[in-house]
Order: sequence, then structure tokens, then C-alpha cells
Amino acid sequence: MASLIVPDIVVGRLPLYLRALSEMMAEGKEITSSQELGEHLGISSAQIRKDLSQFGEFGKQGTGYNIGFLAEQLRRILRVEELWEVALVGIGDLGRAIANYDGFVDRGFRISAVYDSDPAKIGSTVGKFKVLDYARLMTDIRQKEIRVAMLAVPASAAQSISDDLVKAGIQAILCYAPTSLTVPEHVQVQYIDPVVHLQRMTYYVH
Amino acid sequence: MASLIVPDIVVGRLPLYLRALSEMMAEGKEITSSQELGEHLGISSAQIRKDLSQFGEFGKQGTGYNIGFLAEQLRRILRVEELWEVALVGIGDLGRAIANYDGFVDRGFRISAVYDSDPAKIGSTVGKFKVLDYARLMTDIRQKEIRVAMLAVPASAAQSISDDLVKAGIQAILCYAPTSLTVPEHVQVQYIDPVVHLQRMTYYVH
DNA sequence: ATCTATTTGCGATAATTTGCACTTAAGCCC
DNA sequence: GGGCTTAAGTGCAAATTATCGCAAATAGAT
Repeated sequence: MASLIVPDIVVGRLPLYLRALSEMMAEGKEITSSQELGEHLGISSAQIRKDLSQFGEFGKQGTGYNIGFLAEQLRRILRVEELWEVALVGIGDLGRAIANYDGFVDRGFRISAVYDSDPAKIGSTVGKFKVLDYARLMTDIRQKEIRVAMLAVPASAAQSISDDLVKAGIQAILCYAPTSLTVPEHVQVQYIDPVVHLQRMTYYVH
Repeated sequence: MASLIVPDIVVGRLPLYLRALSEMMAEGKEITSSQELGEHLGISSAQIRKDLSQFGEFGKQGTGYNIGFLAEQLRRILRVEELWEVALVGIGDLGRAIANYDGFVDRGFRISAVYDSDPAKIGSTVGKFKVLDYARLMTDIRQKEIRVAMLAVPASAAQSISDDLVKAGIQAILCYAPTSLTVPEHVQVQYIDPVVHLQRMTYYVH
């Protein structure tokens, strides 16, 4: 089991496994198989078994996987057993939608504060948050030791804010701005750009 | 050039190239190199050259790539020279943010109509759209020959709506619901689930 | 006109990732 | 208990993907 380094592509699939397992659990199922999980996700059963074998042995031959147990193991591996406090920067329409989204907590994340630099927005209320002045962001991150941030700002502002976040010690950034960020190697970045996905699909649509 | 089949992973990078080129163009640059583009995106120059070589020869040795020309070629390859009409289903906070986002048109997509099944929302106005009854969705898609849809609905509703979309002839679905859809092989699906990205990052954050 | 700097495109090679197929273990039925 | 069925875990082969390194082309300098 547990080789020294796990390929990133494998790590990237674990959240999908966890999500599918949570759905199954919500349906009251207790046991599943790599086959069933694979069909649900459009992934081969062999790949799922191989992926999981990187971390240990979680199944029972002839039976399959206990859904609750495997989900628990994946949460441990992905380190989402405890809540991560997340800073949200940018309160436009998108930031507002993110702030109001109630699907984070169940899956390991809690928005701890929201920031904007627009004086018209600072102090206003968004969902259960009071919008804080961007000027406070860096000290807040340092003091509360926040390690994860979501960036819902215009592309033109993203790099400079990212630089601030990095300076303040952030370790992971989920960037909704349609641009690529330059960050030090030790900082994780992931992107969400709907147009990238759309363009990838239209290549295939006749 | 142009081998019969281009790996999906290559197609998936083209939108990133196009996005970076558009940024450069906005900065007034005219020429770039695979090296420069790669540094901007965190991708090796060799990979960019290899990817592009799948489709033709777009650069000039010793000089690099004309940004405008290459962007034009990528738009052609990705088939986003002309606008795609997109149906948006689900007008919660997220749907509202999507409906108000003004970044689609420049990159090849226009939201043509928004749908919801909640009587309290039908008829109301969201940005420049009037929310239409979900009951109209299938006939609208057929009549207007809409081929792309965005799904911003709860996970519990996503599969059933996806089935309707497929029945109506949709060919590409961008799913914001945190669930996996089952669709026929000829239908493209892409997913946006922020938590998947977050969980992928926390694996690495110490 | 020649020399030097670049930088592309691409065949060859290396690394990674996936899938196959087999062994082993577990549950179930009789 | 024995036989049958199911399904995990895994070594190995195959397929895919990324990188290397170089010939050829181009621009610019001298």
C-alpha cells in the first residue's frame, strides 16, 4: 500500500469518489462495489481499486466497500474531517452566490469571512456575513491562520490579490477569475472558469 | 499535421491557451512564444508546441506566434467564432450570478433564455432575462435548436433535468450541481463543483 | 552576405496512467 | 463443509501523455 508519492491525478479523483459515496449514503445504501461506483462516475472499476490501493485496503473481497467507512477514510485522506476556514474575496454577484451556498460545510469548508474593497459594499450584509474591508484581509488571515481562500474578483484584480494572499500566508486558492495566477510552488491553486469548460465541449459538438 | 483524433486532454488545454492569448492581446502585445505562453500558464513550452502541432503550423521559427492569428485559429478549432446560444436552468443565487455574468459573449456564448420551475420565480426578471417556465424548456430547445445548456439546480434535480435536456436534443451540458450525470455517449458533460477543487487542494496543504 | 540568436515543429524517447487478468478472500446456498 | 459466485487487490502489459533534443527557418546584427 501507500507508496511514497501519490499521483496528483489520483488525488483529483478522490473528491469525486467521496461525493458519490455521500450520495449513496444519503440514499440509505450501506455497501457498494468498485463496479457500481465506477458506473455512477463513468470511471472503470479497476481504476477505482487502483486509486484506493494507493492509500490502503478499504474493501472486503466478495462483498465490496462499506460506504460509510470508505467515505470516512477518504475524508481523512483528503483532510476534510475537520472544517477548513475559508476567506472569500470579492462580493459581486458570484461572490454573493458563493457566500450563500450552503453546500460547503457538509464537505469540509466554512466561509469564515468575506472581503471587498468597494466602500459601497463594505459593512453591508450578504447572507449571514458582514462584508469586511479588504484592507483587513492580510492581518485577518495571519491572525486567524486561514489557509484557504476563494477569489471571486475580476480577472484584472486577481493576480494582485493573489500576491497579497500569498504574502499573508495562504496555502490554497480557488480562483473564479478567468485568468492564470502566478504563485510560489508551495501554494495550491485551482481554477473555475465556466467558459473553459464550454469551449472544451463545443469542440466536439457538431 | 492534423492527426485523425486529437486527445481530449489536448482539447482541454486549448481554451486556456486562447484565454491567455486574449489577455495578451488586451495588453497590446502582438507576438508571443511557446515559452512565454507556457510561463504564463505553468505549462511547458514543448507541450504547447506539441498541442498546437496537432492542428497545423501557426508559428514562425525564430519569431514565435502572432497572438491575434493564433487566437483566431484556436477560436476556429474550438468552434467559438460564432456565438452559441445557451439555455440556463435554475435561478437560485448561482443561476442569478451566471445570468448576470458578462464574460460569456466575448468568448463565444450567449445565454438565450433562463428557466425555473418555481412559480414564484417564473415571470420575474433576472438581469436582462425574464424567467421562463421550465415546462417550456424542451419545446424551446427543439424549436430554437439550442445545443448547449448550463445546469444550476440542486443535485437532487439534476439527473431528471439532464434527461429532459437530452430528450430535447441538447448536446452539451455544463453541470454546476455537485453530482455526476448519466447521459448518452454523444452528449458532452462538464462539471463545476468548487468543493471538489477545494478537497483536492487540502490534500496537499499541511 | 554571413554570422548569431531565437524559436518552431516534430520524431524519438521517457514517464505516466490505465486496463487486463489473475490470485485471493469472503459470503451464501445447499 | 463443499461448491459457487462475487469482488478486492495487484503485477504486468498496453496505451497514453509529456519531455527531449535537434534540424530547419527566421530575424537581426555586423
